[in-house]
Amino acid sequence: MEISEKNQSFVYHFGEMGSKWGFNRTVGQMYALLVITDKPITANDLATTLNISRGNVSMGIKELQSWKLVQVTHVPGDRKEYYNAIGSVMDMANIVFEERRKREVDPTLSLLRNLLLDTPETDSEIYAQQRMKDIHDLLEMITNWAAELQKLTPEQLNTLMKLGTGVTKILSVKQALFSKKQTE
Amino acid sequence: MEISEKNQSFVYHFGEMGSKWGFNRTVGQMYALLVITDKPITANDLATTLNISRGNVSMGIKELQSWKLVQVTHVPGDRKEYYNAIGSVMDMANIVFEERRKREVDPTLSLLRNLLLDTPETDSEIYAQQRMKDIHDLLEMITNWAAELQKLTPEQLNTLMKLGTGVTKILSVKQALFSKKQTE
DNA sequence: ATAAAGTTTCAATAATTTCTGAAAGTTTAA
DNA sequence: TTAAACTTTCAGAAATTATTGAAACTTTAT
Repeated sequence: MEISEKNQSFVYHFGEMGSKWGFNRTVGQMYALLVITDKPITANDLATTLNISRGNVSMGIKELQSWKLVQVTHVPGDRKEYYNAIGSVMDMANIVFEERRKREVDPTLSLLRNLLLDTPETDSEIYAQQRMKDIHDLLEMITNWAAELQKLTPEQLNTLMKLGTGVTKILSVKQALFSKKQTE
Repeated sequence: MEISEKNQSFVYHFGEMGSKWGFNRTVGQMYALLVITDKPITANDLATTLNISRGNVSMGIKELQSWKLVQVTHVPGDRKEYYNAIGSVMDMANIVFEERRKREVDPTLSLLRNLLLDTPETDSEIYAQQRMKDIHDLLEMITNWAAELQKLTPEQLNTLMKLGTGVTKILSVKQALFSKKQTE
């Protein structure tokens, strides 16, 4: 499978960034290639195009499937499996956020919840527990809010994002509503 | 320096998670210990408490300083350097977000901006560029929005977060206000 | 000046993660 | 059934990343 120079650099960049985003170089490259290619691609094609072993592709696909980022399709009369990236870019972002939350935040939240059950004794224990509570509360707030955002329709989300500095205005609207209710 | 069992498990957990959050195990442990400890700690104390080499501590501190997460302080009459975690948990979160944006998002945005300058020729180039544009636009939106959020005061942020699904209601109010303005 | 008390650097080593490729496994068609 | 066409697995090799510890460096006090 031929690949243009521009696509090449996109794919390689995703390979490099991939590791920062939670998967390894070749998984990043595979995903990038699947995203920018219209048609589904066979495992062999991925291997030869990216110059990686067939076994590596197999494992990478498994990983991408566990992230629910890639799908298998079949071409009638062809026994090979074809792969393609699932959904819109927004869908991808949601999946990546959620997956990373599960891997990076949830375990910490659960540990912190446990540690916070005990009553601290000494001064230093009190201090430590307070810091843990701060972290716990912040992580919980972020988690909850992310869940809220994911519930919004793309249009609502778009409106919200486009508000920009308008966020402050929303808040004042909220204030206004609130104080109106108070007085009526 | 003695460390309680609970603190121990917090510190080790941060070590494990550290790598998911962008720094290595020992840097994660060092930071965790600094966060939950009231008093500043010497490099030697970090090394012995965490059972890691003095050299490793030196490099870790350097890393944490580059993240602007720790600070050196001095104790009068003592030549050793003491280290402590900077700021509130909210400050930390802001710093980590910003630092990760710089490392994980900015390079991609800049590459995508470049790739989008060229005009695509073939059908497959058009498709590929459209996907790149989708990703670019999303990353830019997220980046801008994150910057907006960082501008809010802790109180405003808190109000916004607590709104939860209420955001949708506020949005519709905003819509109403907006169309009212349109007609008046 | 110099030595004591500290910190940093970095080459060598250890630990971890990724990748390969051959062998084992699966599915389909005849 | 059997064999062809494909996929998966996994032990070992390669690549990468983290860690040590001894030597070099810096600062301060005398």
